[in-house]
Amino acid sequence: MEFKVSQQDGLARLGQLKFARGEVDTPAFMPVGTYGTVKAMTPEEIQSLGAQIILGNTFHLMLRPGMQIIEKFNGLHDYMNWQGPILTDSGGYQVFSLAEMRKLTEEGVTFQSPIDGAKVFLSPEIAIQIQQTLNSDVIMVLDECTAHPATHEQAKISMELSIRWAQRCKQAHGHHPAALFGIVQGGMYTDLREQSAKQTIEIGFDGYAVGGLSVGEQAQEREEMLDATLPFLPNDAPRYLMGVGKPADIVEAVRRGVDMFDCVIPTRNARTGFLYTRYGVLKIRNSRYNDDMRPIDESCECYTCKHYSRAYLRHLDKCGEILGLRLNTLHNLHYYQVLMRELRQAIGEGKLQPYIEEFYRLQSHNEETVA
RNA sequence: UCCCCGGUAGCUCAGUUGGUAGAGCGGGUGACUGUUAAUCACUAGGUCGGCGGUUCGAGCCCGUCCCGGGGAG
Repeated sequence: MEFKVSQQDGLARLGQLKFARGEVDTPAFMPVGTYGTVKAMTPEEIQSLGAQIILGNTFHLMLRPGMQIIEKFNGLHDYMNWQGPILTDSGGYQVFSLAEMRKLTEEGVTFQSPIDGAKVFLSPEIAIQIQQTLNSDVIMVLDECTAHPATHEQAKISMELSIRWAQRCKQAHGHHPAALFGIVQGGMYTDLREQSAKQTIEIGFDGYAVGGLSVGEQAQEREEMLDATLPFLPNDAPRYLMGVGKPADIVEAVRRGVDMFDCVIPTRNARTGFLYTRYGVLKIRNSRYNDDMRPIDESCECYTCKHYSRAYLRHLDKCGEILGLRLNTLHNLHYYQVLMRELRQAIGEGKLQPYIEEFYRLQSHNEETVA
């Protein structure tokens, strides 16, 4: 992997990642495909929306279908028919999200499988090996996504474990050609964030992620943590804010110099009828759209908005029809990709600040004015 | 005409020895941030078919009428 920053606007960067499988313009949003599928979308649709890289998940894919199967396909790309770059999460988020069903030790994590309850062990070495087998283009170190809230003591212990695991991941990765990203932790403590950033850089990675955010903290807290982390990260390596976020969260992080994002929000929220537009959010389940013949957003160019009314999308949602999930997901992912494209353009033109001001002005429309 | 079942929330139904009503679905609203999520949470709806009676107290017991569904003739 190569990374080049072509332009800066304040702290924000316009750049490009080059992989053997394709290029990724940054700042980039990566749709989440936990189980080797971006839910409800075909790879062709994902690509047509403008996404250049997607996510997969180590933990979930090791349980199902299991590595023997993926190995037969020489990795995830052929298996799922996505030929672009893939970034895989290590299972570190599951340490957080499946907290009730796992045990942490120095050696690794023992999960109780959410599928059949069987014990599943994940260590830094295993996480790397699995991601290599997945043939991932960007491999993430196994970390502990620190719970929120956490005391300084708890966050420190957790962060230090992540550092030791990061060293083991680096070691295990060897000279494998895939990119390996480290992950900064440290809870909501600026001193720990700084320490984690410095120690992660010392180990040395192809890119640096900020983890442990979007775990229930306030936006302001999150921004403080970014401010306490990003200045320590090298300028010539990509920075990836894991699991973020809502459109405004992304805008704020881009402003601060983040290059890569992933989040389930556009896909998951689409499936629960929560649609994003330039003019704010629209909840298609609301009865007010019962007979609304307009598209979600008149100015949106996505397939859904070009062909379907709010009334029909609400009907599909109410009936639990599969097409509703697809059309909603298509729209939300399109919105996210357009947002990223506009951010890149604004940075390229040195007009990020006015773009962001306009972004907030339009977003501040409430549901009344969207409608 | 007689006999037997039923009649409780918009729908389908629970309601213990009588102590002033619940569920699921549906409706409405809200949440979802490296996916255990086509998920979850909250909420609004009922003079318990009508009228009498017994009782301190009736959705539950008694009488009667009305409306469904079966059966007999």
